[in-house]
Amino acid sequence: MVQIPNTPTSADVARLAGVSRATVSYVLNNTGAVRISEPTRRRVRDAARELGYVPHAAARSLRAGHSRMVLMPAPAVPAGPLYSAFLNELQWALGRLDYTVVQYGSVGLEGDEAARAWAELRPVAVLVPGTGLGPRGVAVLKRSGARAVVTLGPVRVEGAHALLMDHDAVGHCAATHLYARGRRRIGVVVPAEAGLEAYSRPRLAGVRQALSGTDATVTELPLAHTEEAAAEVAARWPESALDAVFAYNDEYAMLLMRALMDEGVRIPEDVAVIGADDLMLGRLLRPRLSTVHIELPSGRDLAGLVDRAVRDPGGAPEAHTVLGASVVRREST
Amino acid sequence: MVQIPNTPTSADVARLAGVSRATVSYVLNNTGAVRISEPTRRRVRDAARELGYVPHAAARSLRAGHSRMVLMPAPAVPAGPLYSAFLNELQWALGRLDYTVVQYGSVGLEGDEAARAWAELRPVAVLVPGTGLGPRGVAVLKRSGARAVVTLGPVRVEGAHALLMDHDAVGHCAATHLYARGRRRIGVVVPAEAGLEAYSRPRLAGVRQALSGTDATVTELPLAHTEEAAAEVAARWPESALDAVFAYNDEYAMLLMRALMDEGVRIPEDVAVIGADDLMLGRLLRPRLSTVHIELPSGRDLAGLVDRAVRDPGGAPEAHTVLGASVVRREST
DNA sequence: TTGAAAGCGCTACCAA
DNA sequence: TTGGTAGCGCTTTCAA
Repeated sequence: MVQIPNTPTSADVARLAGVSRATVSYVLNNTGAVRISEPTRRRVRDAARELGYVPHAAARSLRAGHSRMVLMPAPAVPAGPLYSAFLNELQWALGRLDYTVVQYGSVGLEGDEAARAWAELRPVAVLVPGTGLGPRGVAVLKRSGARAVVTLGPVRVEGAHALLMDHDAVGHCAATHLYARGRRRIGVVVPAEAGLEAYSRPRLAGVRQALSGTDATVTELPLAHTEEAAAEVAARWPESALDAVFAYNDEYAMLLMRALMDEGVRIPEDVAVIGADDLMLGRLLRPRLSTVHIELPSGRDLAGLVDRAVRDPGGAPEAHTVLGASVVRREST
Repeated sequence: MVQIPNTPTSADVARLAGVSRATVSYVLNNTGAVRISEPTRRRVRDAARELGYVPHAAARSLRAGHSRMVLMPAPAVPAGPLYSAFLNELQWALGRLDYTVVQYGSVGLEGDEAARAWAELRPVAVLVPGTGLGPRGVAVLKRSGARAVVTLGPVRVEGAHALLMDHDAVGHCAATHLYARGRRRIGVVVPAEAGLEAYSRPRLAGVRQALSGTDATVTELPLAHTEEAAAEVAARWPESALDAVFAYNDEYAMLLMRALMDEGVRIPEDVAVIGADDLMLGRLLRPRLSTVHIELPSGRDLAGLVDRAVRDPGGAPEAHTVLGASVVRREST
């Protein structure tokens, strides 16, 4: 019983098995081109198990010149159930294709700085949600061997594949619905929380766009995710004289709706309220909350896109519009 | 203007700057022990920038023999806002200490298999939520150079530091409260969704424990996260003759409460309802939802524990109980 | 002040 | 069927 305090390497395995490091490598990787006798295989495997040998991924990918790591920056703001589900599906699908998905906690890193940090890991593909990545960042990543760079956001970025998730459509959808229901003085809740601008701004813009050229007005309603903030907005409601609200998402909608009802405002008679994301809670509210249902891309499709791009890095960047938005009308509008 | 199609290495930088690779390394790492002339520094830096040089993390840590990577398995089930916030704080705090946090997408990997996969990356520390890691997994990780292994779960694991998050306390807390309010026939919602057993089972156990030896009865109520399932449970309510429910968390509480109210059940007169997690939505419901407030460890504290463990790997494994549970009574109980 | 060279752990080519 | 060995990109010791 020999104690080996430091991490065992393939050389240790070789020594214990009485073979060369090459043979160890052949056996443990089941190299097809080389035939190793069964007794030798056993000796090697037993030695590896006895030592608790675990191959060193860095050394391996250094030697190979490439890895199967797909890197995603971890979202800086707590992700909602929609995005979480999408992420899980994506991880699963990429796992099936033998990629390793890694979420990189890039707190405090901005733009090209972040891209550099990601590039240091030499991932084979990088998936970037939001607008943090510019053309220079893409160039850095490609230069560092990333065979696929995919952005998930509102705009195309030079050199990268794009899954266009245009949240304008969400606002557009909601506004069109409210207008069709006869509403003209429309408020738009904009979360006061930092980190949500990436979604809230385009949603607001979509409302403005849908309503431009009509007789409707659009009023921004900054709102923090607290009861107090909602109560305050509700207290000032009469002066605003709004007859409808698009509330960024179902949670903010619920928050505001509750505050309005507590102030005696009738929904939908006095004010129509519509949220977004089609969360379960909207169906549980009374009146039931109308919402904009959002269709995210399927994780399997995205995994397919990544795999294709990795296999054919020369291919022209694809751009897909993948955000489907549709109104689910319930009782609040 | 020379085109370099493949990823530039420090050798490329050295060539372009007309110096040796050693000098490049000295300059780019600001090595204190060696003094390099200012002109040389400039030449090296310019060359690096011109080539878009990004160091190769794997090569670096291979050479160094260690990395600053803290690995966490990515949660297989969409994380709630509580856990997301905790995770963000942790990432931030570890980032401040110059660690790189990486969430590893270990879909489909179980137990020791997973530990092996993590060990291949040679992380300096591993943080594992839940119960997926056993003593053998810990051994594999330590063997592979992990200087700190921390579990976040209900039990201590041999050889690892532990942040004991005993969800029994949540159920215990809720049950004690309901009993004190005079309730005796107590239902406990158990989510039908897979992946939640890790939390739901101990919460149920806590209820049982709190009520053992009393005249109260405990009834399991399996419930899927859909309106239909909730309606079904509510329809069968009269036969059950329950006078209180602890609903796993606020979302399931809301779901069931809504269904009960739609059936004409009065809350809290006929049935007291209490949730857990103290989510915003509980305050917005009518009647306002009583809940069990859960205090997770602060990310900064955990980061501190990790850092201490990394610096002193020989130290005895610490175990801290870090889950605080307290009832927030509102109107539903 | 700078350079030459060894070596981290691994795989794959070429010989034996 | 197996072994020797070069070399992936990097840092660091030792020499110059």
